Amino acid sequence: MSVRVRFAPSPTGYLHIGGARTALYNYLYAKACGGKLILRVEDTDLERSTKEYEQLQMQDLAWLGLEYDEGPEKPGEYGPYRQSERTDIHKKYAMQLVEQGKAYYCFCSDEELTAKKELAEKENRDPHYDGTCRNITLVEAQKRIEQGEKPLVRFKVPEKAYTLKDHVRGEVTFPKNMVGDFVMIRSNGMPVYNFCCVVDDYLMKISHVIRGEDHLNNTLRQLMIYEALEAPLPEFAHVSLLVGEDRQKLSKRHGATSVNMYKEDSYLPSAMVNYLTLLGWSHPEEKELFNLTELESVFALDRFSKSPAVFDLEKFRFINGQHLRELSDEKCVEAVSEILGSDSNYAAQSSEWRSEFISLFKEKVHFFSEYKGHLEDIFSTKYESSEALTEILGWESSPIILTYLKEQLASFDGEIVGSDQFSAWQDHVKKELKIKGKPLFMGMRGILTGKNHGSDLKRLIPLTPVSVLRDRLQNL
RNA sequence: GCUCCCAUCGUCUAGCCCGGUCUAGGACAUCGCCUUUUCACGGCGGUAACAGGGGUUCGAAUCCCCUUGGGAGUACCA
Repeated sequence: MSVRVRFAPSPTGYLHIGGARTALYNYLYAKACGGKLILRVEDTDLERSTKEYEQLQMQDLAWLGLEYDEGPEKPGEYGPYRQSERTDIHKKYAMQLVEQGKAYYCFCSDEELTAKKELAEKENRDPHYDGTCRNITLVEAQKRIEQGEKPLVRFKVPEKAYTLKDHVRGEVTFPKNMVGDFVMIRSNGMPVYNFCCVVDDYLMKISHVIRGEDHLNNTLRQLMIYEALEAPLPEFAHVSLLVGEDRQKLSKRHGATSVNMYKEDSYLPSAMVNYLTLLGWSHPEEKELFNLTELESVFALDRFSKSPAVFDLEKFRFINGQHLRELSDEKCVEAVSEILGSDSNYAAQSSEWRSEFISLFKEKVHFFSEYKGHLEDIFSTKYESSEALTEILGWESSPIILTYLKEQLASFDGEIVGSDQFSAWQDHVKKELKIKGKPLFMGMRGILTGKNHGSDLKRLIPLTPVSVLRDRLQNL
């Protein structure tokens, strides 16, 4: 049987990192098996779903490199791929179940239902639907519908236990009476998640359902529907959830939870893929740094961990830095251009300058956005008043170096102090002024950059315009 | 409340299914040292975990039970 998996987001917000992770696992499994990934938009909640979010989520998926084979924008044999466009199909199957006596119309009002539920809770009974409308005959029900009543459709839950075989959880048994007769079709005619999910997975020939553990309990209902529909069961894998540091479900107060935010913070998509994969899944050879393509050949459903994983920005940062270092200088130059914009000092420099700048700071930086600070440092003429710097400038050798460098800069003719020129100055200070060791190196650094640490001066000084150097020394 | 799921360093995890090779391995973070006359990168090393209690067994991180803690579901949300 050919492998067909799906990612089924609800377009009610930005793509969540948890959602991205399940999309990723589905993608990887499809690739690993030579199967297909289907994108199905679950927009039956008309109130909250929007086309904008749908678009945005698809963009984020594309940014991560998770291409799918069939979806709203990529029609295949099993469309449409938007659930809201499939209600006729859902209704058809619902009617089938009603006719077979496996589901029934329910005319109970909202008020009645909440009253019953509250009573049940008070009496410590399960707040399940009590089955009032279970025995209304189809003929009678149709008569009431003709008279204008707007019923919903409930599934008649069989009195038995169900067992689920799950790739992550193992065998999970749901005892009988765990759920009451649940709603399949709302009174407004829209089908409910648990029902259309099954109908669509069945019709779209989904072979493996890989999704978050929050759906584990739902699976019971879905098992019942598969059975009622006499549809073959897909295989299931319920992946553990992502949580915040406090072990609570990831939410806004934990910081950025949408893929979009990381994109804007200049995180690398490859790093995001790498890190997200690692949260709840482990490489057979315990590798921790990899890219999508490498994963495609080793991904398997038997290496998931069962417990929820804390999303840790610290490790994500490390991984991002590693991926950044893998990139060519050319790619980094381009990416940084986009981030810093066309009116920055960076854009104003020559392309040689830009690649030297990128290459010089590449080992220091974890994110592209961190280049901004380094850029500002190069063009800044201010002195940081730090204790360490004050100490350096306080050495008796420092004023001598300062005077010498001032003279040199005053008579210097050119835009850029090359590394040879810089070395010549350094040699002069060493040989003629007899300053060496720490006072030499730290003195030169402190005076020329206004900082007590930074990159190699031989590379940093040639990046710094002479005018900036002159101003700095003037400001001392 | 009821039902389901989960439990190894601070964090992500390997090991668990198929008990001994585990004085529990790796990674991030952290600390120290080396390297770089700074910083970073890199290298080396340290601190740090089988939730608790009962079984089963010659032997348990690994199998069973209970307790505790966490999560999810119990919707005309998905």
